Amino acid sequence: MTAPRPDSELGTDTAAVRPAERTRDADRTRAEILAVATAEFADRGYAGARVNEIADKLSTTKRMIYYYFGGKEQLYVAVLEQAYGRIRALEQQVDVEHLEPVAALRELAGLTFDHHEAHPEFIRLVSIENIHRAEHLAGSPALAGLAAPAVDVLGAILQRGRDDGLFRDDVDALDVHQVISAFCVFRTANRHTFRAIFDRDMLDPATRAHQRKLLGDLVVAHLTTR
Amino acid sequence: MTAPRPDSELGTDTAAVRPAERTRDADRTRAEILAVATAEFADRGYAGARVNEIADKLSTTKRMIYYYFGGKEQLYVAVLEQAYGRIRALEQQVDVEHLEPVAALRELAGLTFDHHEAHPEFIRLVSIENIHRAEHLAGSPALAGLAAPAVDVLGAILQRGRDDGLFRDDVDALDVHQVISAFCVFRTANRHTFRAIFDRDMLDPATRAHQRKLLGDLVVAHLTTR
DNA sequence: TCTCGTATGTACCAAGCGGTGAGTTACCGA
DNA sequence: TCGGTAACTCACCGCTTGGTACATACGAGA
Repeated sequence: MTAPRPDSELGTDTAAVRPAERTRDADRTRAEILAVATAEFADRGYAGARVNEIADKLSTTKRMIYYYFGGKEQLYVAVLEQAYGRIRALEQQVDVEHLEPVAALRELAGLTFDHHEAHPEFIRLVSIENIHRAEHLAGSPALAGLAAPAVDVLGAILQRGRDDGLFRDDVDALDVHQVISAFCVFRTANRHTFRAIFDRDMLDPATRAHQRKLLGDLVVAHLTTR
Repeated sequence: MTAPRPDSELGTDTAAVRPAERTRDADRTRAEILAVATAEFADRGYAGARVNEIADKLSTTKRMIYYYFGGKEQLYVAVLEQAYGRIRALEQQVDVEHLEPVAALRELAGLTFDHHEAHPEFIRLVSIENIHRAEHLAGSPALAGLAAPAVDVLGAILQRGRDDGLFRDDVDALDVHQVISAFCVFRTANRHTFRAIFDRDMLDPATRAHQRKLLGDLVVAHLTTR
């Protein structure tokens, strides 16, 4: 995850008993910059993040950011691309095809729920990118039309459910995905204002099971009601 | 550009008791700064907004921003307070008590839907404030624990529905509000990334009626399913 | 009219910002 | 062994940023 090599030099930090074993490794440096930048952008937004601040948290220097990425904006795009890539890779591991339509639907919703809860940093990046009207995302050929695999899975489940006469047919897969996403994203993205106003922490572990069931009930009830 | 009408029930200090024809320039200047700052912060976020930029769009000068508000951060807090104040004032006008529980629920969801769609700027401010972990909102005594009136209305509807044996009883008002908010906020807050990835504009007027019905069906089906 | 405090405009600043010029070192293939 | 180049360091730059010192126009009450 983070840089494996703190490297002594100006030792403001602790430990680092390791002798100076500074090797040149482009991949490692690139990865370290991306990791630190991801944390920094997710934490403070694009405009709020500081290149100097990112550099200070690096074992290398600011110059390397420009050497590898060109500039702040390109670095941010690279962060976005990596984050989306990782999330999509995780989504592709979903396998609920062997379940009954209703059970599969509930399971998919639950997995999406878990998934979003496990990656708050990603949700923050998405929120930030929306503030900027997704201009960076739209400008990146790697990300523009990369739909989530989850929607295809959802489409298959819905089709089976309709074939069995269990599900209504005036709601498409993207509608359902939108509802699931909305619920899951909202919990993380709006956590702080919601808590400040309603005094409820939507991510409180104590109510997690209730919230997870709530989402499942919601989509199942909706699709099975005519 | 300049707001011709002071009309500020949200004024933090002013009496606002029918000023005689010629309002003091102070009120108008304050209001103008707030209006421009609201647009600018909503557009670019807190860190992305520039005091100089706001000043340039004013009929007065930057000096006045510091004279009336003290600094960028205090200006931002004032913007938040005004925005929340206005939204709550609108929410209090909701009246669905005369309807049957199911119809009332659907109507409230629909009104919230309309309401959020009509104030994208507010949604953006909320998103921005969440990026900053609601620290400004929590720090404002005027806003910290003031719940939306909509939740009380919802609570009354749910109670009536339960009394009539129509609604399930393991879902509370805040759960339902959370679901409704999630759906409505998501449409606006995540509009751009959702569109970039799934090629669906959730605010497309052509699908508005479908989306509105979707939300109504969702909450009604959920509450009426045992 | 003359005050005097409120409201406003002008000019300016130091710090911080993203970004770069130019030289230096470690690695690798020949 | 050795040269070429990728990887890296250091010092520096020009502009933008939020913020302010200071002068002053205005108008209501004496």
